[in-house]
Amino acid sequence: MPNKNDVIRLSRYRNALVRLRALNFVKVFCDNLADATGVSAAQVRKDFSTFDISQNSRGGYDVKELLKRLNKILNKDTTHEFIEVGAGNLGKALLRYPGFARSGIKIVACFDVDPDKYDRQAEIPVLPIEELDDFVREHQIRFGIISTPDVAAQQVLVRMISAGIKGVLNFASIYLRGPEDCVINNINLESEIENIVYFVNLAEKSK
Amino acid sequence: MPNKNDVIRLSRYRNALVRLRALNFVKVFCDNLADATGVSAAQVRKDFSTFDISQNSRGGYDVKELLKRLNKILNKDTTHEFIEVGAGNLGKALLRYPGFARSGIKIVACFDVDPDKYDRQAEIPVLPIEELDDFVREHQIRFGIISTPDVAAQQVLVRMISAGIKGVLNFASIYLRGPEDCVINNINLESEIENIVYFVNLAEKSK
DNA sequence: TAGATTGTTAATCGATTAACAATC
DNA sequence: TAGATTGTTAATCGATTAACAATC
Repeated sequence: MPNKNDVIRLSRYRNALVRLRALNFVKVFCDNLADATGVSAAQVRKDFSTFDISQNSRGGYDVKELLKRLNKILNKDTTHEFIEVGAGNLGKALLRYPGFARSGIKIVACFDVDPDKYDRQAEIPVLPIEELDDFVREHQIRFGIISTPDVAAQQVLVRMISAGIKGVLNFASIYLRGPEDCVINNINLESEIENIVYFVNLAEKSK
Repeated sequence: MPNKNDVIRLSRYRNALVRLRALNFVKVFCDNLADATGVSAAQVRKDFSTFDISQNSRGGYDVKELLKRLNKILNKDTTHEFIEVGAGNLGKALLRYPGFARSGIKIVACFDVDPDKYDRQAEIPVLPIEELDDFVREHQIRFGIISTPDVAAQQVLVRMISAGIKGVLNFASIYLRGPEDCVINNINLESEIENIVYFVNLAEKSK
């Protein structure tokens, strides 16, 4: 029932709550969350309604309780294991990205085609792509990150899916789609840049 | 009139066309673009209509002509200069990200608070954050990338905007907003991950 | 010409907002 | 109790799709 945007907003509420908790907030109202996240108060209430989040009809929400609830819904209570394919600049940076650990995810291995990149001793080992299938099956990995060049992305996806991966975060500038039962989120940095440039230029032209 | 999603789809059509051209396609039909990008053919026609793209009412589009048109609309004909703030792992990886050059953007300088990161001799120099304002004004930079830790993001944004920057790509896990005349695109990797985990778990539960 | 595809308008669908009764 | 905020339903708004006349 909830769609991608609903869950994205839930993430944002959670994020705001973490910061509010750090400021010692005990109670929080719909209006507070709306202000903090840039959505309308009606939207906040609607979202809580669709996720069956309610407290006592008045007097706002207890910050800690609400956070617990959101953490539960967003599966933040357990750690999720990911693999990554593509140990280039971006790929290596992502291996060390602190936000992932914070998000409760752990990248357990990286794969690449380039023998120069292999490193079995590293904390997060870099292995030959041929080992992906066995590794994924053996460790029952369900999530993957694609940080390869564009040309390789499609075939990497196919490989991941056939090995049993169900959720993919794709950084290649190609819009990837998969079967029904597979979740693919595409992050296209080139598109985002083009988008910014477009609207800034538009604003300047119309002056 | 066109909104963010319209322009994002335009980017995708462009991307698909680049690949089709590489395959020596001369003509392309709405249906081809629809298949290649995962949108409906009606959507493709609607989008072309809103951007006043038309050719001859039948017989599809000339790939090269259409590409030219999209490049023009998306401002791919000129190079755009960016600055970046935050020379951590992600920041450094982005400096070397080949997709940016391909997108016609050039990061001309990076800024950080950490003196250990300064490097004036590098191809893309890393400078003290205090020099941001003068640099932006002097070089008339309009675009910026934020790749700092979350806690710094908000104040970096304020600084960028007061220096005259109009478009920002934000990688911190905080949803940033700015004034009316400023375009901010937030890329929240944590949210994306949470999103994938949510939907994969949901699918597994409902089995 | 007949057939096929476009460009655009109208119809549908879904998401956001407004409103208000229920509640503490 | 009176006042204020929630939770939910109905109204509005916008985006996507369907349909079809225009066109080559």
